Amino acid sequence: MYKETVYSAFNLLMHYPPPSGAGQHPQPQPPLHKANQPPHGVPQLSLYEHFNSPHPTPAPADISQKQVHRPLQTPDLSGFYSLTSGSMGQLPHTVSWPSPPLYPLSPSCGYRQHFPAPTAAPGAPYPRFTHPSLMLGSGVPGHPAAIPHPAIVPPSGKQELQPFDRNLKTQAESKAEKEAKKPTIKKPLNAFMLYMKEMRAKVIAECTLKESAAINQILGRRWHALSREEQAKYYELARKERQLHMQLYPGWSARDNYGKKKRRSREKHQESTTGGKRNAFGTYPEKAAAPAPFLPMTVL
DNA sequence: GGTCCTTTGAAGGAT
DNA sequence: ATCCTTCAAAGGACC
Repeated sequence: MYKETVYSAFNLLMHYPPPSGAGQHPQPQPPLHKANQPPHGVPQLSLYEHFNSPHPTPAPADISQKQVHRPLQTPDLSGFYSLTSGSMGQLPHTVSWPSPPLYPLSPSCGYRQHFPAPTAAPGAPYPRFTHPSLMLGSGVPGHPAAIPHPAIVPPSGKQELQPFDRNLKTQAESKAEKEAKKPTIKKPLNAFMLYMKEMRAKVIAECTLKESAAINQILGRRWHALSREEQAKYYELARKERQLHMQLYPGWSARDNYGKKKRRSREKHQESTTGGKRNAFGTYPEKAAAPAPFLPMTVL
């Protein structure tokens, strides 16, 4: 019953036109995260500086090296790709727009009804950044709040216990244990992660969903529907997060956490994206022949 | 208890 | 320079 309901909602959604020209011929806009990465030798500009530059980054002249940036996930829809092109000496240029939903979504949570304006009670204040990681003062040594930076978590994610008898352990064991118990310094959150953190509760409330995978799909589409100015807010926050992270942990590398989270093999991942495994709704993605890739005329 | 799902972006290694 | 892989968050589902 539930499955039928959500599927009919899904079918309804699929007949909606995509948001703001997606699926037709979306205008290629340099993505903010790419636009914020100047080539080697070019002084690093903040996002705002970049926007305010009298000489904005030109669109690449050579886009012959277009490549599909992400695998097509739902084969019966076209027009939802992320294309990356680049050429020597120029900024990479990525065109991305929503990927098709894998999950059947309630119409009330579909992008058509909710984009671009979020629903809120009249007079309700715009949601504020409340996550501690967004309060850049926290975690700074000497800061009055003295709250540990959220990037630091014990390996177990729980409170650490004191060993009850140190004498029973050999030096090697102790060393290994010490290494294992070393608190993990997490990666700083990127712009989208910060956006998710802020908006997740709202989506959960609106859509009465709890499945993170489904929620993230909604958030992904809402992220694409945001204006550049709205996205810029999060890119700037993410930039400050990275800056603070670098100050707090100068020697830290993202590589430090590699292997700490066991990931599925590539083969397994491909199997899951081509219909071999259940999705978060407990259903199996439809297996179909891959459609002809959609390439927007504006970037051809 | 560990892994998967799902999203975007950042980073690092490989080519 | 470009491509590929991993990990950040989240919580239900599953083994």
